[in-house]
Amino acid sequence: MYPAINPDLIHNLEKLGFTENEGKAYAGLVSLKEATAREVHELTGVPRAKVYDILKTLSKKGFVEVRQGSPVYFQAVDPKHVIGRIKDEFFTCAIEALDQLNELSYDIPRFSPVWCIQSEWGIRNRIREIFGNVRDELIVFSTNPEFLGEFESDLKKLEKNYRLILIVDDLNKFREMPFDFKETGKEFGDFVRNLFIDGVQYSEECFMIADGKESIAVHTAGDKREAVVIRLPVVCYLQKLIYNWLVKGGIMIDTQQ
Amino acid sequence: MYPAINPDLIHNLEKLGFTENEGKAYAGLVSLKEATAREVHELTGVPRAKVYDILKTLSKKGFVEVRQGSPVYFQAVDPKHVIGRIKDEFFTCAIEALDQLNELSYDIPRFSPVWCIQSEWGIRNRIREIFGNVRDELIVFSTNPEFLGEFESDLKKLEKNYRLILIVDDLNKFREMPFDFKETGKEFGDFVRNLFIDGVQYSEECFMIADGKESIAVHTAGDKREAVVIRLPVVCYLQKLIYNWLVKGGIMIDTQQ
DNA sequence: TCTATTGTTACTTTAGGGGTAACAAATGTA
DNA sequence: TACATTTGTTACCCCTAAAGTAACAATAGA
Repeated sequence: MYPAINPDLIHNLEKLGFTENEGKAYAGLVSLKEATAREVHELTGVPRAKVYDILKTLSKKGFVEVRQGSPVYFQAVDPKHVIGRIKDEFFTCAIEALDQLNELSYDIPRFSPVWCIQSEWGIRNRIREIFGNVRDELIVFSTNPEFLGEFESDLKKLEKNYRLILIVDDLNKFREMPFDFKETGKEFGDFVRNLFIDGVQYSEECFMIADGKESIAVHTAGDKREAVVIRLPVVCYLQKLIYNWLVKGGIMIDTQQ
Repeated sequence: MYPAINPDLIHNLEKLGFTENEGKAYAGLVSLKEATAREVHELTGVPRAKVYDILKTLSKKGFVEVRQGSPVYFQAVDPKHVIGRIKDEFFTCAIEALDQLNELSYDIPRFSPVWCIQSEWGIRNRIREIFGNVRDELIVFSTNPEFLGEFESDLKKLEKNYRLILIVDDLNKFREMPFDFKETGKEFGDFVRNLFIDGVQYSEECFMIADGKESIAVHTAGDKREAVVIRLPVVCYLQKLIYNWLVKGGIMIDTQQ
């Protein structure tokens, strides 16, 4: 029926502040170059009765030009200018908001010793923040090459200036990556990738300790990924444990615990 | 009651895609550093029952971190990172939309001989477009120094490469501007600043002719500003008329028309 | 004169956001 | 232990913006 309009484009325009119909009408006008309300309606499927209002508001916003007459003709303003302006306005707004937020919080102290992060982006963000705070050494344990791979370049940079200890459950899985890995062995790997708690399977994907005081553990529970940030003495203890293991060539696991 | 939250900030956050309550909750968390749902509610005025859902969605978006426990504590992710990410996503989206729109229209031909532009931004945009198309000469008539002033730097640039003829209704009003103006005289000025059509007062603010083929006339009707773009033989005729006036030192106005 | 199109108006429906009340569970207190 | 408070959740309501529908007067064309 209405083959001409790319739904992805409409979706993008919506994110830029257009309503669905505004997006359709504007996109329709761009491809028609110059058209009546009816033509826009026929191309886009926007109800004819609505096209008039919609084009009027677009015209007030400066996205559409009007030629008076009977019938009235409409024309789209060059997308370069329209998108450019929207972008500028958004930018101004973002900068202003950031300033105002910064007035509220000069710095964000991390009071608390344990935190849970539930969004993918939040996890990555926090990991990079930890990378930025390393002053001496970073210990990384991982069972997931894809996940670790995302931080390859960050880790390469860290390696230059700090002590970087990388431990994996299975050297073979990580052979593509250009690091000097230590291995825990199969037994430990199977253990951390299948922790059942209350019938829910937890799979540890990654664990990091920075300078023996801050740690982050990333795991999947069900289909969701989650991370826990810990700043407690236990982190220091874990660090020691890892050193012992590195020296003795083995790690002790108390599966009773 | 809730003095702490700047309404401007909330407004900005809304433009960045937050809902009102999301904005309040996030801003509240930023100033509280670390807080329970109740504390956020008390600071921001967001209904307590809603705070839980709102903080949950913010957490899924990665704008807020959660410390499990009883009660649950929440913490805002650094505004720098949050706003930064929103900005990036918006940017990507804008670029994508622009590409998709450009696929629809490789160029926008200006078919039509008369166009009406109703938005402030649209008018300025079109005027600058006309400036960009000048190949030989531009004639500008203005009765409004403020409006013309907005284009001072554009005109200065044009003056270097093309013939620029500036005409005003009253030299005195424009004496601040660094151009060599011609004057029409009071009679003509009064005429164009007070055109009554069907009881509505039209006031001509600005009129431009580029290369004798394209013209734009900006006027205010009531409290709204409007522009008409014309590409008709009449434009050429007007151009001639102006030359005649420049030579003879006067202009004829047929107020009967 | 008749017909189709244009432009307008009034109405319905839907979804999302906001606000309120009420309640079970957990926690704290006399 | 009994009671009160707080926490977290659920079920509602209201309102608005946007989308869709139907009908009609004015205009233009045959």
